[in-house]
Amino acid sequence: MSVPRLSPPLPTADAESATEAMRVRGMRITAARRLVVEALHEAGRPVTAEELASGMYGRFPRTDLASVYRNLETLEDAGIVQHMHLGHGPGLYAPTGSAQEYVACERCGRSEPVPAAALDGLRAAVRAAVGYEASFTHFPLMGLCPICLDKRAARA
Amino acid sequence: MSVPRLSPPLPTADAESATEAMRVRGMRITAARRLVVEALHEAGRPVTAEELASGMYGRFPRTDLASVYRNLETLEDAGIVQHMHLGHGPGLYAPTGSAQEYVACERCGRSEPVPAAALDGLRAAVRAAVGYEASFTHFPLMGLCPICLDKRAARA
DNA sequence: TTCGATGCAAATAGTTTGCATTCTA
DNA sequence: TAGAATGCAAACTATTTGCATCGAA
Repeated sequence: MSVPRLSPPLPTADAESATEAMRVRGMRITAARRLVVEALHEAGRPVTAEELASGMYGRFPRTDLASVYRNLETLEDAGIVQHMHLGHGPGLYAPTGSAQEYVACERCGRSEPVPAAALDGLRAAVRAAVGYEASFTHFPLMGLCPICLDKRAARA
Repeated sequence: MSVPRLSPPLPTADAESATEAMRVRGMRITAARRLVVEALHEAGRPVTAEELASGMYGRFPRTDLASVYRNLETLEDAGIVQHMHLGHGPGLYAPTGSAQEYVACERCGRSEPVPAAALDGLRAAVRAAVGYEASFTHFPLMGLCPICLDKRAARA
């Protein structure tokens, strides 16, 4: 879970191009690494390190969780993988570029992807207000969801 | 670190009114609870459970960390205390109402308070775009700070 | 054949829980 | 004096690290 990424994001459309990207960077192609990149692409949704290690991606040998974490970090440093946090649980990993932006409700915990374009207006507002370039691919945009807002209104 | 708050936020201006709020709610006033509410008000900044327990707030007996956590949770449920996360470290606690909103840089980890009013425009944009009422008192608004933006521009 | 990657086990940080004892109301 | 809160110790979750061995290039 390295914080600063060493390489720029390197979106890979599929497991093969991710593997090719590893090769180009001189990284060794091992069973554990093939598991990580192939499973990540097959999952089609952000998954935990535990899920990757668990053997639920059948054709790969069960892999030690420590190796999965080490490879996720290496692949993230290489710009091939990205991680995010939705709520209090374990981190979630996805291939770079597949990562969406998310909003999450701080009361009920629900989270949902948002089209990036929907947030462009507010990104400009943040830029103007505090000089930051806001991004919600790593941590979600937090707030109260419409349902919890209704509940709060009903209570008032 | 209870996620849903059971009582509405109950801002308390000082340790005495926080103690009074506890009494009103039928909570027992114990040494550990006085430590938590008084130290939280005296600190004037968000502090960790560890700091509260450490005895750095001299006139209170050293208190077990588990009791501090239990009381922080109870007080948070009562709406008297609030916690937040800035970056990867331990949670930070503050009296309800003293909590500011924060922006934090996802690359360098820097974080800084922002006047709530500065974010009102973007709150409206979020409301319009996704129906959420955005809030940055629990998790900060994440993005790249101006310094890291410059670095990125220089590298390009 | 070499050095990077692996599995295993142990360590770590932050937080929570079980239980017998203490203390507030 | 009853029931809530405490201290202590142990458990827990997510993650990282040390080290001897293995395997990709």
